[in-house]
Amino acid sequence: MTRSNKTRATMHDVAREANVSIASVSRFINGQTVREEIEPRITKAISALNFKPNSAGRALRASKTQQICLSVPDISNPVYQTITKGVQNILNKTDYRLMLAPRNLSVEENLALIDSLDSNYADGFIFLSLVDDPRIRKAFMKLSIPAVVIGNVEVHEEVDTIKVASGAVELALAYLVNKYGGDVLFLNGPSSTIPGRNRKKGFLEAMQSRGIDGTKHVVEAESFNVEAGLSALGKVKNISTYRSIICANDLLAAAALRFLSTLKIDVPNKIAVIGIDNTDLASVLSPALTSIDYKSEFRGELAAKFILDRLNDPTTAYRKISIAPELVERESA
Amino acid sequence: MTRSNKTRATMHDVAREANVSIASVSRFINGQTVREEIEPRITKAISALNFKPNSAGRALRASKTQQICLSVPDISNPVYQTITKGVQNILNKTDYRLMLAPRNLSVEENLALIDSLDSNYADGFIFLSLVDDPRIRKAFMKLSIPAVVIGNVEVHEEVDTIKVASGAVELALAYLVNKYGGDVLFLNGPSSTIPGRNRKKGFLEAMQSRGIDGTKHVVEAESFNVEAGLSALGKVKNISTYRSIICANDLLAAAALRFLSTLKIDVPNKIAVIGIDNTDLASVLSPALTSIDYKSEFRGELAAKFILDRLNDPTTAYRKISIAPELVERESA
DNA sequence: TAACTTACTGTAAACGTTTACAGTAGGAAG
DNA sequence: CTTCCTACTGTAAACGTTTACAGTAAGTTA
Repeated sequence: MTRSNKTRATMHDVAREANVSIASVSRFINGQTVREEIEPRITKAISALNFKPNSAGRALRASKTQQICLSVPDISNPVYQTITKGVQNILNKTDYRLMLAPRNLSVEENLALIDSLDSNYADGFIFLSLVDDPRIRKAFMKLSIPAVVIGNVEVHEEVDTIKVASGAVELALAYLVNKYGGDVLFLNGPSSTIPGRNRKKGFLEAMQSRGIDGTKHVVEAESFNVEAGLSALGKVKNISTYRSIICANDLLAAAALRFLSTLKIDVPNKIAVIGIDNTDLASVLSPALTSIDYKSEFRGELAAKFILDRLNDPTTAYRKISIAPELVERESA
Repeated sequence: MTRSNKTRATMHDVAREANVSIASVSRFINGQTVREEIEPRITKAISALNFKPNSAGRALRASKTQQICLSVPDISNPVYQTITKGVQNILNKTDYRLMLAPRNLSVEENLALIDSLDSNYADGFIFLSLVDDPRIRKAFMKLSIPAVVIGNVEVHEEVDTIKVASGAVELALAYLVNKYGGDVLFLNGPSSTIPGRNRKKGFLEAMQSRGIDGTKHVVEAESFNVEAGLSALGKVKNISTYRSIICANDLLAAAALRFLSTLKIDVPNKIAVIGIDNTDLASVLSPALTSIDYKSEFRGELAAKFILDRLNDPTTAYRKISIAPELVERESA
């Protein structure tokens, strides 16, 4: 023990203790071959001094932080929790750490977040945003680290993207119309958001193709959560004229189930309910929620893999993946 | 623009551009007063060069990473999501970033996590663990950064801790016995975990004090999730002899609701159900879940505040907080 | 033997900040 | 006028790594 008591050992200390140069210690730690004779000396010194390489020194010199930043617009939403889980699944197998970015619901929050990434605290960025804006696209374009986009936010082309193929609502509608006929209500989230906009479009087109004007079949909640869903449904005039409800995410579907349950309307026999996202929530609700699977955990895993691939080899061709949504049948429809 | 194209501007560049010393730039950025005349020169240079301070350089020199590490045993559990949200609420108001540690369910994962913190990638640590072990306590004691513990994991005394006062199960039991009598089933999670152990103890004692031997009223799920809950309930011989069920967390309560719903047993009129944690899930389920509020978002906020306080002033006295659980009445009981 | 190759080693210079220290200008006090 | 103080400034030395480079010893080839 050459070290004083309370301060941590550095590579210099290890080198001195093992009687080798600091370069050899560094090389050994980074998996390069060193003379067979000195290997045990280094390992011994490391454990004797309880040496752990300092992240900051490493990051500064190598300009690699070993951190991946994940932006989560709203951590209360189970779909983002599921994506986060997927990202973790992959990162935990590597020596990359996961940074959870601050909430980025608004355009301003998004801009601040993207801006902050210039401070080099992360090597890669997994970007999720509910909102779209030319300023976001512009800021994103100037990003100094590689990024992966999950979702339909519009950005430039030099980026890996993971989308869910359109047609999720069509999938739900086809199922419901076939089973229960055309009296379908669409409970949307705010159409000012990207998913709100897209899912509404999907619904209207799907109705259109069946010769129905869907516009009167849409009710919009102020937010993608239960409270907003309940309040939106409360404003629907005669809910019992509908035979089924498509909800723009699982939380809104949970709201629908609660709403119908308080009205003693049987699900699915009087009104069927179908959600979108197929988060953990779906199998927790009763009746268990039939939902369109957006494969969120998988998307998270894929995003993490993409970013790691690119960090390993920056010349990797940019990938634009589109996941096929899938209907998962449970009890509610 | 004195900089070449693709590499980021450093403080040196700003200093040169503004014709001041690098020390002045640093001081200005860190909010110290500088000569009035040079202030605009610096701001101008910063924006002209689009300068952003480099986190690694900063971290290395100041030995402060501006990062807080939060350990989340299992991100699928809504109670941890809620705690995470609380932590974020506070950190987002500061310039600290949130690191999400890898899953730490097992003892080994906990040890690896605590060990890794010696690499100085975080200034503070918010520790949550489902499991208890002398090795964890020992490793935790040697931690080189301040920590806050949420929960009942046993560690040394020089640490802020946030617990929920015991008596949660008693609270639930008192309510149920009073309303529905003593035929209460306790659906516990694994008693090998800290909450499993404590909640079981709480239940047995609460029953004891009413002169009932509770041991036959306990069924144990293999994990704190819906699937395990369903499977555990499936093994209960004659469920309909019970008038109410206390579930050791909200996920197990969701399992109970689903289980009873498939058996067409009315909740709460035939069997009442009560959960513990009062996560977002409680108000999403139908019937809405009566649950014991563990104030998780608040605990997360408190933990973040504690750690920030200590980073500001390391001499702060260690705080041992105990939150009073509270019954939140909804529909299921 | 010399010349070349192989496989490793150590020295020292970075990376981009913060900060101790010494210095200076200007005003106040005596 | 000198002395002292205040309020700021710039120089230069860290912080703990990684890595370019030059060096060396041993083995191979001719």
